[in-house]
Amino acid sequence: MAVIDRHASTHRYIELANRIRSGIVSGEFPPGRELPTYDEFRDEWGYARSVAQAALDLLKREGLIDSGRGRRSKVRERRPILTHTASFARREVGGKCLTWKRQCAELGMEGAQRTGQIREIPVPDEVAPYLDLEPGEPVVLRPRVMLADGEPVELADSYYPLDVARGTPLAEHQLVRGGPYAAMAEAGLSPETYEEEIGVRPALSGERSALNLSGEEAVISLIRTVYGRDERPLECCVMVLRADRHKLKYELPMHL
Amino acid sequence: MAVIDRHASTHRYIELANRIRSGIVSGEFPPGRELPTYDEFRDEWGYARSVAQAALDLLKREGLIDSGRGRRSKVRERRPILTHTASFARREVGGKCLTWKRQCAELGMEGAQRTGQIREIPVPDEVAPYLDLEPGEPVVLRPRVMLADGEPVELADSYYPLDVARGTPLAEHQLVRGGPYAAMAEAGLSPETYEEEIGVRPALSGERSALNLSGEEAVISLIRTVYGRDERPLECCVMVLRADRHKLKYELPMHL
DNA sequence: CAGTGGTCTAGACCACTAA
DNA sequence: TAGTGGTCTAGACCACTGA
Repeated sequence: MAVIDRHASTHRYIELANRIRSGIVSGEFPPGRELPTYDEFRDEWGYARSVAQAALDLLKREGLIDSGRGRRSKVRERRPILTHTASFARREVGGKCLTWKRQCAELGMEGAQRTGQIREIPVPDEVAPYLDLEPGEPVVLRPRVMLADGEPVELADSYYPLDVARGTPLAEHQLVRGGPYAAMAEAGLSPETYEEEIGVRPALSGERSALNLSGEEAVISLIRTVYGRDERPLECCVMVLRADRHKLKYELPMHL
Repeated sequence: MAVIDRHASTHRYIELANRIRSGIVSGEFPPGRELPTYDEFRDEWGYARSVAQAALDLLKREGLIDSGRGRRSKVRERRPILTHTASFARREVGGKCLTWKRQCAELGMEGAQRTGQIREIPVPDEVAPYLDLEPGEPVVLRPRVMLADGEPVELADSYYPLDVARGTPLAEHQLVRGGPYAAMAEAGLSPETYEEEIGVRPALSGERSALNLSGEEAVISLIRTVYGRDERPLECCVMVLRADRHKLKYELPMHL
């Protein structure tokens, strides 16, 4: 019966994760490099399968490696970190499509967005309070997936009250020329302020597949509400970001 | 040899986590309630130990339960979510001590902060760029732990360039009357803008103990840099927040 | 000191990938 | 079709808590 060294300075799975991690950051395991298999971890490194699994799980949550059934685990390509920026000094927050492409281009990546089916639905319970609506009232949904170099990194579902979107390109077209905020301004509903609310939680299973997550990585939940005159909510955009691919940055004045 | 039902609609550990989670949100397992032990999960529910472990790990990362060696796992007390707010409409971001106590009080909790040893150290590598310093230049460090109802929920290390802090209460006193920004203003270095940078990652082992985390929960890394005249950096505050206890909220104007 | 969770070993089946 | 990761079972030792 194998007896474990219970006096190890730390746990074996953490020790293994540390070994692999330093191999990755030192460049010994470059991006794209295949990691040892579970059998190799056992035969050559002496780690039981569940130990190696726990180590790899941790590294997956850190965004350093990628793995899945049937294929070998690999060191993740080191992609640039996308920065979601909001600055009081910026002219506009809108033009998401342009902004997204431009931001990706600045990082040397190709930005794209896939727009899903634009449709009217009853407002989801978690969105209703942001739009000052009763549960079940109809809204226009514009679901989108943001891609960087073809990889999905962000889900963005925009909800518009009917009286905001109806009869405008928002309710009709895949692409809104000039961005959604310009469209609202043209309809006489000019956005004045907005608010972003940020939370963190493990990815839900639907998000795992939509964002190509292989484990239980954390995601950033970012809810933006845009207000017009008299604090009237014009849009609620529910975003889900891969936490390991994103940073957020806010610039504000110290005083009004 | 036990044969598993490989045709289960989902994985057993996810199924178990779902069962427990719905018990928690439905109120069947109220906060403080002890969960079954691993033996009970096996004998009465039919789940192998590693399955129960995976399920509990997931719930721990969601912040729903709490567990540790030697004691039974419990449903976490549902504590209010702390909101880190930054609004262009606020008069000041400072007065952290007051703000913290006030914010906690509004949520019906008792806010407190423990200030660690204030000292001069060489600037850490990850902080240097924010303060426009060369690696190794000396800075004044004010380490703090923010407590809500006695529980640590946030680590906050403030770094000040020597010429900002020296000779002011910042370098000397545990408590800075009126908050750090008032102290700077008195020294003729009035803060004008600030920037907050947000990232998410698994907690490091030191943070796990400092924040009473029992698993590999994610933390929010929030770095605030405060600038004075001519974009001169006056302070860099590196915060680490329990992700499950915090929300962030930013309010901004749409146009300048 | 008994009970419990954290960790580890050994061995198994399955789903999926890639050759 | 072989190989690999994902998941699961069974059983063990240890560190720690609380009675």
